[in-house]
Amino acid sequence: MSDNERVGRPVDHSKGEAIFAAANALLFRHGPAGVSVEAVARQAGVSKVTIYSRYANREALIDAVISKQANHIAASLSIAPDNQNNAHDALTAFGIRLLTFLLSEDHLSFMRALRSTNEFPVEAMRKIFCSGPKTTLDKLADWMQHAHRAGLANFNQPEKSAELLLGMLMGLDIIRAMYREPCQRDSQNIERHVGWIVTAFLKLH
Amino acid sequence: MSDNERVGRPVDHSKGEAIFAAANALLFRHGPAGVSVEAVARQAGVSKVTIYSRYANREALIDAVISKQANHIAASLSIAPDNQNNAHDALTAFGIRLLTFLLSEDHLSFMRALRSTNEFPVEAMRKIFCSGPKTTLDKLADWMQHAHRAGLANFNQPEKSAELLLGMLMGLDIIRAMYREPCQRDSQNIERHVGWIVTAFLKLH
DNA sequence: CTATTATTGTACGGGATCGTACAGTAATTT
DNA sequence: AAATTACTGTACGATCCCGTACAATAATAG
Repeated sequence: MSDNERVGRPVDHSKGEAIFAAANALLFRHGPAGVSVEAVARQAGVSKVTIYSRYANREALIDAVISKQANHIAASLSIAPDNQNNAHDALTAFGIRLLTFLLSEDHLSFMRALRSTNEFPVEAMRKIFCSGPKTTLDKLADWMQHAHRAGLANFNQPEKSAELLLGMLMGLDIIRAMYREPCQRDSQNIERHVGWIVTAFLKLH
Repeated sequence: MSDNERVGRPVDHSKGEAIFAAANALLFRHGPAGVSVEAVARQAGVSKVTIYSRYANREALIDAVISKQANHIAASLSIAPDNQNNAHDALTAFGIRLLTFLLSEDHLSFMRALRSTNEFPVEAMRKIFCSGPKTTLDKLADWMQHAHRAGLANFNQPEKSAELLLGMLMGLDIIRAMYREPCQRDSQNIERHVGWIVTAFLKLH
C-alpha cells in the first residue's frame, strides 16, 4: 500500500535479503570479525551504500542477524504442555528435539558466532539467553509443575528438576561444541542416549 | 648460569612478565581483538620492539597466554585416585572443587576469552579441550572404574557415568556463563547443590 | 673505557576497515 | 518527458594495526 503510493524507483527487497543472507553466512562462517561491510557487499553483490541505506552501521547489521537467529532458536525449543499422559514419552520426545537442535549445524554455528564482552554487549547476550536457554528451562519447569499436579511424577521442585534434566541431557556436548570437537552423535545415538537419560531421570522422581 | 656468561646488558625479566600480564589482562577483558601489540606495549610500559624480541608475532603472544591458562586449568581439575573409601564423600569433594573452579572469575574470563573459528584455529581449541574438560572426564572415569572394581558402587559404564555426573553437576551454569549471566551460586550454595546431585547420582548406581 | 646486548621512541610502508561523498545510472510515478 | 527515488562504482579521509628500521640510550662484561 505505502509502496504503491510512493513515487520513484521502488526498493528492491531482494537486495535486502541478499545483504542479510550474506551477513548471516559470513557471521556463522568467520565470526563477527569476518563481517566487514565490504565483505558483505561483495558477497551480496550489492554496493556498500545500499547496505548503509538499510542499517545504520556495521553493528546494527550484525545485531539484526543475531537477533533473528535468537528468535528462531526460541521458537524451536518448547515442550508441549498438552502431552501429559506419559511422562517418559513426553520427556523423551522433548529431549530428542532438544539434543537434535543443540547439535545441529545451525545451532553450533550460532554458538561459535557468539563472542564475548566487547563485540557484543552484556545486554545483547542476556537478551539472547532469555529468549533461548531461559525460555526452554522455564517451559520445561512449567510442564513439570503441571505433571506434578497431575500426579504423573514427583516433581516437587520443578525448577531444580528441569535444570537437572537439561544438564543430564547435555552432558559435555555443549562443551565439546564450544571447543569445536566434532560431534559424535547421530540421530540413533541421540535416541538411545535420551531414552537412557529420561529413564534415569524418572527413577529419581 | 648462561646469564652470567653472556656479555652485554642483561635481559630484564620483569619486562617479560609485564608483557605477559598485560596481554593476559587485555585478552580476558577485551578478547583477542583487544590484544593489539600496541595496546600491550602501552599497558606493559614497554616498547613494541621489546615485545617482538620475545614473541615472533602477535599470534605467538596470544597463544602463549592461552596455553599457560589451559595448563593451569588442567592442573586445577583432578580427582584423587586414592580417596576410595566413601564414594559420596570423594565425589562431593570433587564436585565442589569442580564447580568452584568452573564458576571462578579466572575460568569464566578464560571461557569468555575463547573465541570462534578464525581467531583461534581448530587445532588450538582441541589442545585446550584435551588438557581441560577431556582430562577431567577421563580422570573421573578412571576413578569410577577403580571404585567399581572396589565394589564401592555399580559403575559398570564409567565413561557414561562420568559424563552423566559432570552434566548433572554443571546443569545450565556453563551456559549461563557463556551468556554472561551473573553467577548465582556462592560457596554454601555450591556445597548444597553438589551434595544433592551426588546423592541423586549415587541413587542411580 | 670498549665491546656487547637490551631497550626506547619515533617513524614508516603496507594493509584493512569504516562511513561518507559524488556523479552517474536504473526504475518508477505523474 | 519530468520528477523522484534506489542503486552503483569509485574515491576519499580517518583510524587502527602490523611488523620493521633507525638512531639513541642503558646496563652489563672484560
